[in-house]
Amino acid sequence: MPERSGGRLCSRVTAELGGRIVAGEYVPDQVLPTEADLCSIFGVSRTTVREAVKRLHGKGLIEGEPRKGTRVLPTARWNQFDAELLSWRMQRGVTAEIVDQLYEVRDCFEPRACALAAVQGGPSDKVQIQAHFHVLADTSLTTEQRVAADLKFHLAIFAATGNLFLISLGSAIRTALQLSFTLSQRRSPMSQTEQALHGHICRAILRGEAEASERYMRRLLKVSHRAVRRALAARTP
Amino acid sequence: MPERSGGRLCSRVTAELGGRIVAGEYVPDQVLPTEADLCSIFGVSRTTVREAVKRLHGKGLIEGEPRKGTRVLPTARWNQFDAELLSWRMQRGVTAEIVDQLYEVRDCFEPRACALAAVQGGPSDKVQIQAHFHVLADTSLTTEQRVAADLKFHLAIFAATGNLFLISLGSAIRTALQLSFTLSQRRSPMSQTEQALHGHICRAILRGEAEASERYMRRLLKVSHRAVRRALAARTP
DNA sequence: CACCGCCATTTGTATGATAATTGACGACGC
DNA sequence: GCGTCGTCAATTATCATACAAATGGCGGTG
Repeated sequence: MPERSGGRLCSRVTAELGGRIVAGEYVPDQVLPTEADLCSIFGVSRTTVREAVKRLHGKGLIEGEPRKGTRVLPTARWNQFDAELLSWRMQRGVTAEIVDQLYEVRDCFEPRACALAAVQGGPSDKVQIQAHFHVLADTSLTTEQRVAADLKFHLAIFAATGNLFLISLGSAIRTALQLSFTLSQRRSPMSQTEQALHGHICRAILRGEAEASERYMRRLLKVSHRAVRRALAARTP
Repeated sequence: MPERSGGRLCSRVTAELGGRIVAGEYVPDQVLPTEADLCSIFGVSRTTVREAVKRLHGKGLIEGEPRKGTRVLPTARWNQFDAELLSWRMQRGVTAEIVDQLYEVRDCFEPRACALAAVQGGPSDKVQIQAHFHVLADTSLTTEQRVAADLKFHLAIFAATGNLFLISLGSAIRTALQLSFTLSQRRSPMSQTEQALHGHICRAILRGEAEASERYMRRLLKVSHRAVRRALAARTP
Protein backbone atom coordinates (compact mmCIF):
# COMPACT_ATOMS: atom_id res chain seq x y z
CA MET A 1 0.00 0.00 0.00
CA PRO A 2 1.62 3.25 -1.06
CA GLU A 3 1.37 5.35 2.07
CA ARG A 4 3.04 8.31 0.43
CA SER A 5 1.79 11.32 2.30
CA GLY A 6 0.61 14.61 0.88
CA GLY A 7 -1.95 15.32 -1.73
CA ARG A 8 -5.46 14.05 -2.04
CA LEU A 9 -6.21 10.40 -1.76
CA CYS A 10 -7.73 10.40 -5.21
CA SER A 11 -4.56 11.88 -6.66
CA ARG A 12 -2.41 9.22 -5.07
CA VAL A 13 -4.60 6.45 -6.44
CA THR A 14 -4.54 8.09 -9.86
CA ALA A 15 -0.76 8.29 -9.82
CA GLU A 16 -0.40 4.71 -8.62
CA LEU A 17 -2.76 3.28 -11.20
CA GLY A 18 -1.47 5.53 -13.95
CA GLY A 19 2.08 4.60 -13.03
CA ARG A 20 1.33 0.91 -13.22
CA ILE A 21 -0.20 1.35 -16.64
CA VAL A 22 2.71 3.29 -18.09
CA ALA A 23 5.06 0.79 -16.48
CA GLY A 24 3.46 -1.87 -18.61
CA GLU A 25 1.97 -3.71 -15.65
CA TYR A 26 -1.34 -3.58 -17.46
CA VAL A 27 -0.84 -3.82 -21.20
CA PRO A 28 -2.98 -2.23 -23.91
CA ASP A 29 -6.21 -3.88 -24.97
CA GLN A 30 -8.20 -5.63 -22.31
CA VAL A 31 -7.38 -6.23 -18.68
CA LEU A 32 -7.52 -3.97 -15.62
CA PRO A 33 -9.16 -5.43 -12.50
CA THR A 34 -12.77 -4.62 -11.82
CA GLU A 35 -13.53 -1.50 -9.84
CA ALA A 36 -14.40 -3.63 -6.84
CA ASP A 37 -11.01 -5.31 -6.97
CA LEU A 38 -9.21 -1.99 -7.31
CA CYS A 39 -11.03 -0.89 -4.18
CA SER A 40 -9.47 -3.67 -2.15
CA ILE A 41 -6.11 -3.31 -3.88
CA PHE A 42 -5.81 0.34 -2.92
CA GLY A 43 -7.93 0.15 0.20
CA VAL A 44 -10.26 2.95 -0.81
CA SER A 45 -13.93 3.25 -1.64
CA ARG A 46 -15.37 2.76 -5.08
CA THR A 47 -16.05 6.49 -5.42
CA THR A 48 -12.36 7.26 -5.16
CA VAL A 49 -11.34 4.51 -7.55
CA ARG A 50 -13.94 5.71 -9.98
CA GLU A 51 -12.67 9.28 -9.92
CA ALA A 52 -9.12 8.11 -10.48
CA VAL A 53 -10.35 6.01 -13.39
CA LYS A 54 -12.17 9.02 -14.82
CA ARG A 55 -9.06 11.12 -14.65
CA LEU A 56 -7.12 8.48 -16.55
CA HIS A 57 -9.97 8.28 -19.02
CA GLY A 58 -9.59 12.03 -19.50
CA LYS A 59 -5.97 11.46 -20.44
CA GLY A 60 -6.88 8.85 -23.00
CA LEU A 61 -5.23 5.97 -21.14
CA ILE A 62 -8.28 3.82 -20.57
CA GLU A 63 -11.87 3.34 -21.64
CA GLY A 64 -14.70 1.48 -19.95
CA GLU A 65 -17.78 -0.34 -21.09
CA PRO A 66 -20.41 -1.95 -18.93
CA ARG A 67 -19.96 -5.67 -18.48
CA LYS A 68 -16.77 -5.74 -20.58
CA GLY A 69 -14.62 -4.02 -18.00
CA THR A 70 -12.16 -1.16 -18.28
CA ARG A 71 -9.37 -1.71 -20.72
CA VAL A 72 -6.11 0.06 -21.47
CA LEU A 73 -6.09 1.91 -24.76
CA PRO A 74 -3.25 1.58 -27.29
CA THR A 75 -0.44 3.95 -26.53
CA ALA A 76 -1.16 5.85 -29.70
CA ARG A 77 -4.29 7.23 -28.07
CA TRP A 78 -2.55 8.43 -24.91
CA ASN A 79 -1.94 12.13 -24.54
CA GLN A 80 1.80 11.75 -24.46
CA PHE A 81 2.13 15.48 -23.91
CA ASP A 82 0.19 15.39 -20.70
CA ALA A 83 2.43 16.66 -17.94
CA GLU A 84 1.34 14.07 -15.38
CA LEU A 85 1.66 11.19 -17.80
CA LEU A 86 5.14 12.31 -18.76
CA SER A 87 6.13 12.58 -15.14
CA TRP A 88 4.90 9.03 -14.46
CA ARG A 89 6.83 7.73 -17.41
CA MET A 90 10.04 9.40 -16.33
CA GLN A 91 9.72 8.51 -12.67
CA ARG A 92 9.61 4.88 -13.67
CA GLY A 93 12.99 5.24 -15.26
CA VAL A 94 14.36 7.91 -17.55
CA THR A 95 15.50 5.80 -20.43
CA ALA A 96 17.73 7.06 -23.18
CA GLU A 97 14.90 6.29 -25.57
CA ILE A 98 12.52 8.76 -23.93
CA VAL A 99 15.17 11.44 -23.82
CA ASP A 100 16.08 10.90 -27.46
CA GLN A 101 12.47 11.08 -28.59
CA LEU A 102 11.95 14.16 -26.48
CA TYR A 103 14.88 15.97 -28.03
CA GLU A 104 13.70 14.90 -31.44
CA VAL A 105 10.45 16.69 -30.70
CA ARG A 106 12.15 19.71 -29.19
CA ASP A 107 14.29 19.97 -32.29
CA CYS A 108 11.14 20.08 -34.37
CA PHE A 109 9.54 23.04 -32.74
CA GLU A 110 11.87 25.01 -30.50
CA PRO A 111 13.93 26.50 -33.33
CA ARG A 112 10.71 27.45 -35.08
CA ALA A 113 9.38 28.91 -31.85
CA CYS A 114 12.45 31.13 -31.70
CA ALA A 115 11.84 32.38 -35.19
CA LEU A 116 8.20 33.10 -34.39
CA ALA A 117 9.12 34.84 -31.17
CA ALA A 118 11.65 37.00 -32.98
CA VAL A 119 9.15 38.05 -35.62
CA GLN A 120 5.83 38.10 -33.81
CA GLY A 121 6.77 38.59 -30.17
CA GLY A 122 5.74 41.87 -28.59
CA PRO A 123 8.12 44.06 -26.57
CA SER A 124 6.82 42.78 -23.24
CA ASP A 125 7.33 39.17 -24.34
CA LYS A 126 10.90 39.91 -25.31
CA VAL A 127 11.61 41.69 -22.06
CA GLN A 128 10.51 38.55 -20.24
CA ILE A 129 12.90 36.42 -22.24
CA GLN A 130 15.73 38.80 -21.51
CA ALA A 131 14.92 38.88 -17.80
CA HIS A 132 15.10 35.11 -17.51
CA PHE A 133 18.35 35.08 -19.41
CA HIS A 134 19.86 37.52 -16.96
CA VAL A 135 18.95 35.27 -14.05
CA LEU A 136 20.43 32.36 -15.97
CA ALA A 137 23.69 34.22 -16.41
CA ASP A 138 23.97 35.17 -12.76
CA THR A 139 26.74 32.93 -11.44
CA SER A 140 26.00 33.79 -7.81
CA LEU A 141 22.83 31.72 -7.71
CA THR A 142 22.44 28.06 -6.88
CA THR A 143 22.33 25.43 -9.58
CA GLU A 144 18.71 24.79 -8.79
CA GLN A 145 17.76 28.40 -9.27
CA ARG A 146 19.53 28.53 -12.60
CA VAL A 147 17.86 25.36 -13.80
CA ALA A 148 14.54 26.98 -12.99
CA ALA A 149 15.55 30.08 -14.91
CA ASP A 150 16.60 27.89 -17.83
CA LEU A 151 13.13 26.37 -17.99
CA LYS A 152 11.47 29.77 -17.69
CA PHE A 153 13.66 31.08 -20.49
CA HIS A 154 12.42 28.41 -22.86
CA LEU A 155 8.82 28.83 -21.72
CA ALA A 156 9.01 32.57 -22.30
CA ILE A 157 10.03 31.91 -25.88
CA PHE A 158 6.96 29.72 -26.36
CA ALA A 159 4.77 32.35 -24.77
CA ALA A 160 6.11 34.96 -27.17
CA THR A 161 4.90 32.97 -30.17
CA GLY A 162 1.28 33.48 -29.14
CA ASN A 163 0.52 29.98 -30.42
CA LEU A 164 -1.61 28.10 -27.89
CA PHE A 165 -0.40 24.72 -29.08
CA LEU A 166 3.23 25.64 -28.70
CA ILE A 167 2.58 27.14 -25.28
CA SER A 168 0.86 23.96 -24.17
CA LEU A 169 3.68 21.90 -25.58
CA GLY A 170 6.07 23.98 -23.53
CA SER A 171 4.30 23.07 -20.31
CA ALA A 172 4.67 19.40 -21.05
CA ILE A 173 8.31 19.78 -21.97
CA ARG A 174 8.84 21.75 -18.80
CA THR A 175 7.82 18.79 -16.67
CA ALA A 176 9.95 16.43 -18.67
CA LEU A 177 13.03 18.58 -18.61
CA GLN A 178 12.74 19.35 -14.95
CA LEU A 179 12.68 15.65 -14.21
CA SER A 180 15.40 14.74 -16.64
CA PHE A 181 17.66 17.39 -15.11
CA THR A 182 16.83 16.40 -11.57
CA LEU A 183 17.07 12.67 -12.07
CA SER A 184 20.12 12.75 -14.23
CA GLN A 185 22.11 14.10 -11.36
CA ARG A 186 21.61 17.80 -11.77
CA ARG A 187 24.41 18.08 -14.23
CA SER A 188 27.38 20.18 -13.28
CA PRO A 189 27.09 23.90 -13.87
CA MET A 190 25.89 24.61 -17.36
CA SER A 191 28.75 24.56 -19.80
CA GLN A 192 30.22 27.76 -21.16
CA THR A 193 29.01 26.79 -24.59
CA GLU A 194 25.39 26.41 -23.50
CA GLN A 195 25.63 29.64 -21.55
CA ALA A 196 26.90 31.49 -24.59
CA LEU A 197 24.27 29.98 -26.89
CA HIS A 198 21.49 31.13 -24.58
CA GLY A 199 22.91 34.60 -24.89
CA HIS A 200 23.04 34.41 -28.68
CA ILE A 201 19.46 33.19 -28.83
CA CYS A 202 18.26 35.91 -26.51
CA ARG A 203 19.93 38.69 -28.45
CA ALA A 204 18.83 37.35 -31.82
CA ILE A 205 15.21 37.24 -30.70
CA LEU A 206 15.38 40.74 -29.25
CA ARG A 207 16.73 42.02 -32.56
CA GLY A 208 14.07 40.19 -34.52
CA GLU A 209 16.59 38.03 -36.35
CA ALA A 210 14.51 34.94 -37.00
CA GLU A 211 16.99 32.76 -38.84
CA ALA A 212 19.89 33.44 -36.50
CA SER A 213 17.85 32.59 -33.40
CA GLU A 214 16.68 29.42 -35.10
CA ARG A 215 20.22 28.37 -35.87
CA TYR A 216 21.48 29.05 -32.36
CA MET A 217 18.62 27.11 -30.83
CA ARG A 218 19.42 24.12 -33.00
CA ARG A 219 22.98 24.19 -31.80
CA LEU A 220 21.91 24.59 -28.18
CA LEU A 221 19.64 21.57 -28.41
CA LYS A 222 22.40 19.50 -29.93
CA VAL A 223 24.81 20.39 -27.15
CA SER A 224 22.22 20.00 -24.42
CA HIS A 225 21.10 16.64 -25.74
CA ARG A 226 24.64 15.35 -25.61
CA ALA A 227 25.05 16.63 -22.06
CA VAL A 228 21.88 14.92 -20.85
CA ARG A 229 22.85 11.67 -22.54
CA ARG A 230 26.26 11.78 -20.92
CA ALA A 231 24.75 12.42 -17.51
CA LEU A 232 22.32 9.57 -18.06
CA ALA A 233 25.00 7.14 -19.20
CA ALA A 234 27.19 8.02 -16.22
CA ARG A 235 24.41 7.07 -13.84
CA THR A 236 23.15 3.71 -15.02
CA PRO A 237 26.27 1.50 -15.21
CA MET B 1 -31.11 20.67 -20.68
CA PRO B 2 -28.97 19.26 -23.45
CA GLU B 3 -30.95 16.19 -24.42
CA ARG B 4 -28.50 15.16 -27.10
CA SER B 5 -28.83 11.45 -27.36
CA GLY B 6 -26.07 8.89 -27.57
CA GLY B 7 -23.20 8.26 -25.29
CA ARG B 8 -23.11 8.01 -21.55
CA LEU B 9 -24.63 10.66 -19.42
CA CYS B 10 -21.30 11.45 -17.85
CA SER B 11 -19.74 12.02 -21.26
CA ARG B 12 -22.46 14.42 -22.26
CA VAL B 13 -22.03 16.44 -19.10
CA THR B 14 -18.27 16.47 -19.60
CA ALA B 15 -18.66 17.74 -23.14
CA GLU B 16 -21.18 20.40 -22.09
CA LEU B 17 -19.10 21.69 -19.21
CA GLY B 18 -15.86 21.42 -21.15
CA GLY B 19 -17.47 23.19 -24.06
CA ARG B 20 -18.62 26.05 -21.87
CA ILE B 21 -15.14 26.46 -20.47
CA VAL B 22 -13.37 26.52 -23.82
CA ALA B 23 -16.07 28.88 -25.07
CA GLY B 24 -14.96 31.32 -22.41
CA GLU B 25 -18.21 31.12 -20.49
CA TYR B 26 -16.13 30.45 -17.40
CA VAL B 27 -12.85 32.35 -17.54
CA PRO B 28 -9.52 31.21 -16.07
CA ASP B 29 -8.82 31.77 -12.41
CA GLN B 30 -11.70 31.48 -10.04
CA VAL B 31 -15.37 30.77 -10.63
CA LEU B 32 -17.31 27.68 -11.65
CA PRO B 33 -20.56 27.00 -9.79
CA THR B 34 -20.48 24.63 -6.84
CA GLU B 35 -21.05 20.97 -7.54
CA ALA B 36 -24.52 21.21 -6.09
CA ASP B 37 -25.38 24.01 -8.50
CA LEU B 38 -23.98 22.09 -11.45
CA CYS B 39 -26.24 19.24 -10.45
CA SER B 40 -29.34 21.37 -10.88
CA ILE B 41 -27.96 23.08 -13.98
CA PHE B 42 -27.47 19.79 -15.79
CA GLY B 43 -30.19 17.89 -13.99
CA VAL B 44 -27.96 15.02 -12.93
CA SER B 45 -26.70 13.64 -9.67
CA ARG B 46 -23.59 14.81 -7.93
CA THR B 47 -21.78 11.58 -8.78
CA THR B 48 -22.06 12.30 -12.47
CA VAL B 49 -21.03 15.92 -12.11
CA ARG B 50 -18.06 14.84 -10.06
CA GLU B 51 -16.87 12.35 -12.65
CA ALA B 52 -17.18 14.94 -15.39
CA VAL B 53 -15.20 17.36 -13.25
CA LYS B 54 -12.52 14.73 -12.68
CA ARG B 55 -12.20 14.12 -16.38
CA LEU B 56 -11.69 17.81 -17.00
CA HIS B 57 -9.21 17.85 -14.15
CA GLY B 58 -7.33 15.08 -15.97
CA LYS B 59 -7.12 17.31 -19.02
CA GLY B 60 -5.68 20.16 -17.01
CA LEU B 61 -8.68 22.43 -17.47
CA ILE B 62 -9.68 22.83 -13.85
CA GLU B 63 -8.52 22.24 -10.30
CA GLY B 64 -10.49 21.96 -7.09
CA GLU B 65 -9.83 22.58 -3.44
CA PRO B 66 -12.22 22.21 -0.54
CA ARG B 67 -13.83 25.42 0.56
CA LYS B 68 -12.29 27.40 -2.31
CA GLY B 69 -14.33 25.76 -5.02
CA THR B 70 -13.30 24.53 -8.42
CA ARG B 71 -11.56 27.04 -10.60
CA VAL B 72 -10.55 27.15 -14.24
CA LEU B 73 -6.82 26.92 -14.84
CA PRO B 74 -4.95 29.31 -17.16
CA THR B 75 -5.06 28.13 -20.74
CA ALA B 76 -1.32 27.50 -20.70
CA ARG B 77 -1.93 24.49 -18.46
CA TRP B 78 -4.58 22.97 -20.72
CA ASN B 79 -3.60 19.95 -22.78
CA GLN B 80 -4.23 21.67 -26.07
CA PHE B 81 -3.37 18.47 -27.90
CA ASP B 82 -6.11 16.51 -26.22
CA ALA B 83 -8.40 15.23 -28.92
CA GLU B 84 -11.63 15.95 -27.03
CA LEU B 85 -10.53 19.42 -26.03
CA LEU B 86 -9.62 20.22 -29.61
CA SER B 87 -12.97 18.96 -30.80
CA TRP B 88 -14.80 21.16 -28.29
CA ARG B 89 -12.80 24.17 -29.40
CA MET B 90 -13.52 23.57 -33.05
CA GLN B 91 -17.17 22.74 -32.61
CA ARG B 92 -17.64 26.14 -31.00
CA GLY B 93 -16.40 27.73 -34.18
CA VAL B 94 -13.45 26.90 -36.34
CA THR B 95 -11.74 30.24 -36.42
CA ALA B 96 -9.00 31.10 -38.86
CA GLU B 97 -6.77 31.61 -35.82
CA ILE B 98 -7.03 27.99 -34.71
CA VAL B 99 -6.43 26.71 -38.21
CA ASP B 100 -3.42 28.94 -38.67
CA GLN B 101 -1.87 27.86 -35.38
CA LEU B 102 -2.57 24.27 -36.23
CA TYR B 103 -0.82 24.48 -39.56
CA GLU B 104 2.06 26.25 -37.88
CA VAL B 105 2.46 23.20 -35.66
CA ARG B 106 1.99 20.76 -38.51
CA ASP B 107 4.68 22.58 -40.41
CA CYS B 108 6.99 22.04 -37.47
CA PHE B 109 6.42 18.31 -37.21
CA GLU B 110 5.18 16.71 -40.37
CA PRO B 111 8.12 17.43 -42.65
CA ARG B 112 10.49 16.11 -40.03
CA ALA B 113 8.24 13.11 -39.49
CA CYS B 114 8.57 12.36 -43.20
CA ALA B 115 12.32 12.46 -42.99
CA LEU B 116 12.32 10.15 -39.99
CA ALA B 117 9.90 7.78 -41.65
CA ALA B 118 12.06 7.65 -44.75
CA VAL B 119 15.19 6.87 -42.76
CA GLN B 120 13.96 4.85 -39.81
CA GLY B 121 10.68 3.38 -41.01
CA GLY B 122 10.61 -0.37 -41.45
CA PRO B 123 9.28 -2.11 -44.57
CA SER B 124 5.90 -2.86 -43.00
CA ASP B 125 5.49 0.79 -41.98
CA LYS B 126 6.23 1.90 -45.52
CA VAL B 127 3.83 -0.59 -47.01
CA GLN B 128 1.10 0.89 -44.83
CA ILE B 129 1.85 4.37 -46.10
CA GLN B 130 1.71 3.17 -49.67
CA ALA B 131 -1.54 1.33 -49.11
CA HIS B 132 -3.28 4.43 -47.79
CA PHE B 133 -1.93 6.45 -50.70
CA HIS B 134 -3.43 4.01 -53.16
CA VAL B 135 -6.85 4.40 -51.55
CA LEU B 136 -6.37 8.13 -51.66
CA ALA B 137 -5.65 8.01 -55.37
CA ASP B 138 -8.68 5.88 -56.17
CA THR B 139 -11.10 8.26 -57.87
CA SER B 140 -13.99 5.84 -57.69
CA LEU B 141 -14.49 6.31 -53.96
CA THR B 142 -16.60 8.87 -52.18
CA THR B 143 -15.09 12.10 -50.91
CA GLU B 144 -15.63 10.95 -47.36
CA GLN B 145 -13.69 7.77 -47.93
CA ARG B 146 -10.80 9.65 -49.44
CA VAL B 147 -10.72 12.17 -46.63
CA ALA B 148 -10.42 9.22 -44.25
CA ALA B 149 -7.60 7.78 -46.32
CA ASP B 150 -5.89 11.17 -46.31
CA LEU B 151 -5.89 11.18 -42.51
CA LYS B 152 -4.67 7.61 -42.35
CA PHE B 153 -1.88 8.44 -44.76
CA HIS B 154 -0.57 11.14 -42.47
CA LEU B 155 -1.02 8.98 -39.38
CA ALA B 156 0.92 6.16 -41.00
CA ILE B 157 3.82 8.53 -41.52
CA PHE B 158 3.81 9.42 -37.84
CA ALA B 159 3.61 5.74 -36.93
CA ALA B 160 6.63 4.98 -39.08
CA THR B 161 8.79 7.36 -37.07
CA GLY B 162 8.47 5.15 -34.00
CA ASN B 163 8.41 8.27 -31.85
CA LEU B 164 5.61 8.04 -29.30
CA PHE B 165 5.29 11.80 -29.02
CA LEU B 166 4.87 12.23 -32.74
CA ILE B 167 2.35 9.40 -32.87
CA SER B 168 0.33 10.98 -30.09
CA LEU B 169 0.50 14.30 -31.87
CA GLY B 170 -0.90 12.62 -34.93
CA SER B 171 -4.00 11.52 -33.05
CA ALA B 172 -4.69 15.06 -31.95
CA ILE B 173 -4.10 16.42 -35.41
CA ARG B 174 -6.40 13.76 -36.77
CA THR B 175 -9.33 15.02 -34.74
CA ALA B 176 -8.64 18.59 -35.68
CA LEU B 177 -8.26 17.91 -39.36
CA GLN B 178 -11.32 15.72 -39.54
CA LEU B 179 -13.38 18.49 -38.00
CA SER B 180 -11.85 21.23 -40.05
CA PHE B 181 -12.52 19.29 -43.23
CA THR B 182 -16.04 18.37 -42.22
CA LEU B 183 -17.06 21.76 -40.92
CA SER B 184 -15.44 23.71 -43.67
CA GLN B 185 -17.82 22.21 -46.16
CA ARG B 186 -15.93 19.14 -47.20
CA ARG B 187 -13.91 20.94 -49.81
CA SER B 188 -14.30 19.91 -53.40
CA PRO B 189 -12.32 16.91 -54.53
CA MET B 190 -8.71 17.23 -53.55
CA SER B 191 -6.84 19.34 -56.05
CA GLN B 192 -4.56 17.76 -58.60
CA THR B 193 -1.63 19.47 -56.95
CA GLU B 194 -2.34 17.96 -53.56
CA GLN B 195 -2.92 14.60 -55.16
CA ALA B 196 0.43 14.74 -56.90
CA LEU B 197 2.26 15.90 -53.79
CA HIS B 198 0.91 12.98 -51.81
CA GLY B 199 2.37 10.73 -54.47
CA HIS B 200 5.75 12.46 -54.35
CA ILE B 201 5.85 12.16 -50.57
CA CYS B 202 4.90 8.51 -50.66
CA ARG B 203 7.53 7.60 -53.21
CA ALA B 204 10.26 9.63 -51.51
CA ILE B 205 9.62 7.91 -48.21
CA LEU B 206 9.60 4.47 -49.81
CA ARG B 207 12.95 5.24 -51.41
CA GLY B 208 14.39 6.51 -48.15
CA GLU B 209 14.93 10.00 -49.52
CA ALA B 210 14.61 12.06 -46.37
CA GLU B 211 15.19 15.56 -47.71
CA ALA B 212 12.93 15.13 -50.72
CA SER B 213 10.03 13.85 -48.65
CA GLU B 214 10.52 16.74 -46.26
CA ARG B 215 10.40 19.27 -49.08
CA TYR B 216 7.28 17.78 -50.64
CA MET B 217 5.49 17.70 -47.30
CA ARG B 218 6.25 21.37 -46.76
CA ARG B 219 4.74 22.19 -50.09
CA LEU B 220 1.70 20.03 -49.43
CA LEU B 221 1.05 21.76 -46.11
CA LYS B 222 1.31 25.14 -47.76
CA VAL B 223 -1.19 24.22 -50.44
CA SER B 224 -3.52 22.47 -48.04
CA HIS B 225 -3.45 25.38 -45.61
CA ARG B 226 -4.50 27.76 -48.35
CA ALA B 227 -7.30 25.44 -49.38
CA VAL B 228 -8.69 25.19 -45.86
CA ARG B 229 -8.49 28.94 -45.38
CA ARG B 230 -10.34 29.51 -48.62
CA ALA B 231 -13.05 27.04 -47.62
CA LEU B 232 -13.33 28.72 -44.26
CA ALA B 233 -13.52 32.21 -45.70
CA ALA B 234 -16.21 31.15 -48.16
CA ARG B 235 -18.41 29.93 -45.33
CA THR B 236 -18.49 32.74 -42.80
CA PRO B 237 -19.64 35.80 -44.79
C1' DC C 1 -28.99 -29.40 -32.47
C1' DA C 2 -30.88 -24.75 -32.59
C1' DC C 3 -33.26 -21.14 -30.55
C1' DC C 4 -34.98 -18.46 -26.69
C1' DG C 5 -35.07 -16.38 -22.30
C1' DC C 6 -33.26 -15.82 -17.71
C1' DC C 7 -29.25 -14.78 -14.68
C1' DA C 8 -24.85 -13.06 -13.23
C1' DT C 9 -21.34 -9.66 -13.79
C1' DT C 10 -19.63 -5.12 -14.47
C1' DT C 11 -19.83 -0.39 -15.36
C1' DG C 12 -23.04 3.66 -15.03
C1' DT C 13 -26.01 6.59 -12.09
C1' DA C 14 -28.33 8.09 -7.96
C1' DT C 15 -28.69 9.25 -2.94
C1' DG C 16 -27.37 10.43 1.58
C1' DA C 17 -24.01 10.93 5.02
C1' DT C 18 -19.47 11.96 7.03
C1' DA C 19 -14.52 13.75 6.87
C1' DA C 20 -11.21 17.26 5.86
C1' DT C 21 -9.79 21.73 4.55
C1' DT C 22 -9.80 26.56 4.83
C1' DG C 23 -11.71 31.32 4.81
C1' DA C 24 -14.39 34.41 7.77
C1' DC C 25 -15.88 36.14 11.86
C1' DG C 26 -15.99 36.96 16.57
C1' DA C 27 -14.21 36.40 21.44
C1' DC C 28 -10.50 36.92 24.41
C1' DG C 29 -6.23 38.64 26.38
C1' DC C 30 -2.51 42.01 26.30
C1' DG D 1 -6.72 49.22 20.01
C1' DC D 2 -4.64 45.36 18.25
C1' DG D 3 -3.26 40.83 17.58
C1' DT D 4 -4.02 35.98 18.46
C1' DC D 5 -6.79 32.12 18.86
C1' DG D 6 -10.88 29.30 18.50
C1' DT D 7 -15.29 28.36 16.48
C1' DC D 8 -18.33 28.18 12.55
C1' DA D 9 -19.64 27.51 7.91
C1' DA D 10 -19.07 26.38 3.10
C1' DT D 11 -17.18 23.31 -0.21
C1' DT D 12 -14.79 19.63 -1.96
C1' DA D 13 -13.20 14.76 -0.70
C1' DT D 14 -14.41 10.30 0.64
C1' DC D 15 -17.39 6.60 2.00
C1' DA D 16 -21.34 3.28 1.91
C1' DT D 17 -25.30 1.55 -0.37
C1' DA D 18 -28.60 0.84 -3.75
C1' DC D 19 -30.48 0.52 -8.29
C1' DA D 20 -30.22 0.72 -13.59
C1' DA D 21 -28.50 -0.82 -17.97
C1' DA D 22 -26.03 -3.62 -20.90
C1' DT D 23 -24.09 -7.87 -22.24
C1' DG D 24 -22.19 -12.43 -22.37
C1' DG D 25 -23.03 -17.01 -20.88
C1' DC D 26 -25.69 -20.66 -19.21
C1' DG D 27 -29.43 -23.65 -19.18
C1' DG D 28 -34.00 -24.86 -20.60
C1' DT D 29 -36.99 -26.18 -24.29
C1' DG D 30 -38.71 -27.54 -28.75
